[in-house]
Amino acid sequence: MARKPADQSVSREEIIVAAADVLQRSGYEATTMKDIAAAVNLTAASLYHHFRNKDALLLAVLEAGLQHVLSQIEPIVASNLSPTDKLTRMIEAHVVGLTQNTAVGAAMVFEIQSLMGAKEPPASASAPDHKAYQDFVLRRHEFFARRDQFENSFRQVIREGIEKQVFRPVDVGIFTKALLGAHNWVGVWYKPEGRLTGEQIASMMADTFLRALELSIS
Amino acid sequence: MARKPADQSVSREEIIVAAADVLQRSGYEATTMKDIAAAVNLTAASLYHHFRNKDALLLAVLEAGLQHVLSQIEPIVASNLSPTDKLTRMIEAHVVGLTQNTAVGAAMVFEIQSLMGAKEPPASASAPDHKAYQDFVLRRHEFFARRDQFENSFRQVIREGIEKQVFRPVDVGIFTKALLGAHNWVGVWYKPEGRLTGEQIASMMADTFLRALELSIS
DNA sequence: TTGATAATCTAATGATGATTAGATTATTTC
DNA sequence: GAAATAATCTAATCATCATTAGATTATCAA
Repeated sequence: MARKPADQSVSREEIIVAAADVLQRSGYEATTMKDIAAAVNLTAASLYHHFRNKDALLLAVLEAGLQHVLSQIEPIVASNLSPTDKLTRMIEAHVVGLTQNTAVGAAMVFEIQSLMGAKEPPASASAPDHKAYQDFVLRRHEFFARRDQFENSFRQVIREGIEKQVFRPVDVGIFTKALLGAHNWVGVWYKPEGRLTGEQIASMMADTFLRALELSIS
Repeated sequence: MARKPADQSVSREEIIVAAADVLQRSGYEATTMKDIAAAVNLTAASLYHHFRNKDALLLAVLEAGLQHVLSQIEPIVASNLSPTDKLTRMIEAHVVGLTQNTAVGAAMVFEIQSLMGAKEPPASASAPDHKAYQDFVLRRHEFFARRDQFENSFRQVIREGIEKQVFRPVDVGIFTKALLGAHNWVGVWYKPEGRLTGEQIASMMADTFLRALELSIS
C-alpha cells in the first residue's frame, strides 16, 4: 500500500484530534508516534508527512485547544455586558468547553510541561533543521503568549468589576489562579457519563465564584 | 568504588525527596533513573537497591506527599471546631503545604496519570516477579483509596456546614472539586520568590471559598 | 495523458534508558 | 575479627521508540 484513496486519507486536523485523545490517556512521553498513528489508521512514519516531529505535533494539539477556548472567551470580553454577566458567561463558556473536549482540556493541563521541556536539536543539526527549530521556538513562544492573554482576560474583567464596585476587592492575581485552577481540574475529573452535564457543572462553578466576589451587604 | 562510608550513603527518604524534585521539573516519563540518581550522587543501578523499579519509586514519592498532607488535615477534621473554622484551617494547611513542597505538590497533580498507566509485567514474569507486582498493585490501590479519603474529608466538613445551616446549600461534590482544583493548581504556579507568601495565598484562598459558602443575608 | 505533488508504506538506523549481573567495599552482628 | 548483610559500582543486556531512507500509489493541474 502507499497513498490511500481520497476517502481514507487523513487530514492534519484529524490527526490533531486523535492525538489529543491518545495524549489524554497516556501523557506525552508515554504515547508513541505509533499509538497516535494507529488511532487514525496510519503508520508512525506517515505522521512525519504532516508534522515535523513529535514536539511539533504536541504543539499543534495545544494550539488547537487554546484557539478553541479563546474563540469562545474573546467575544464575551469584548462585549458591553456588565462585569458580573461577563464573568459568568466566561466561566460557563470555559467550563463547558472543557467538558466537551476533555482530551484537549487535560492536555492543556498536563502536557504543557513537556512542551516547555522540549529539547534543542543537537549541535550537528543542518541549516534547514536549524530554521525548523527556530520556527518551533517561535510558535511555542506565541502559544505561551496567547495563553497568558487568556488568563489576562479574566484578570481584566475581575479588575473592572472591582473598579466599578460591583465586586468586592480581592487580590486579582490569586483569585484568577484559583478560578482557572478549578476550571483546569474539570478537564481531569469530568466524565461525560457522570451525574451532571457540563452545563450544570459550569453553572455551579460560575455561581460559586460570583458569590465569592459579591459585595458584603453592609 | 563500592559501598560509600556511612556519612555519604543515602537513605530511601533522601531519594524520595530528590526524586520529587527532579520529577517536578521534567515529569515522570521524561525523568530517567540516571537523573534521579545523579541528584543524590548515585548511579542508576544503585537505585534498584532501594526501589524495585521506577514505578515503585514514583509511588513512594506520591505516598510521601499524600501522607504529608493527610497528617496536616486529619487532626483538623477530627477536632471539634465549627465547620467554618475547620474548613478555613484545612484550606490553609493544604495550600501552605503545597507551597512548601511544590515538587511533591506538582507530582501529585501531574504524575498520577503515569501511576495509573503503569503497565503490567510481561507474561513471562517469574513467580517472585509476580508477587512483587501484586504488591505494587496493592499499594497503588491503597494510595488511591487514601487520596479519595482526603477528598472526602473536605466533602464531609462542607456537608456538615450545610446541615448545620452555617453554609449555604451547594452541590458538595462540585464545590469540593472546584476547591481542590484551585489548590492543586497552586503547586503548579507557585514560586517561592513570588509576590506573596504561601500563608498569604492560603489565607486569600480560604477567604474566597468561605465567602462562596456564606449564607445569603435575607 | 503526463508529469508533479501528496500521502502512504516498509524497512532501516540510532539513541536512549530501564533493568540485570557480577564485582567490591563498608557496616554490623556474633 | 569473621561471617553476613548493606550499599555501591561498572559493564552488559534488551527493548522501545523517534526519526530517516527509499519505494509506491493516488490525485491534480496543465
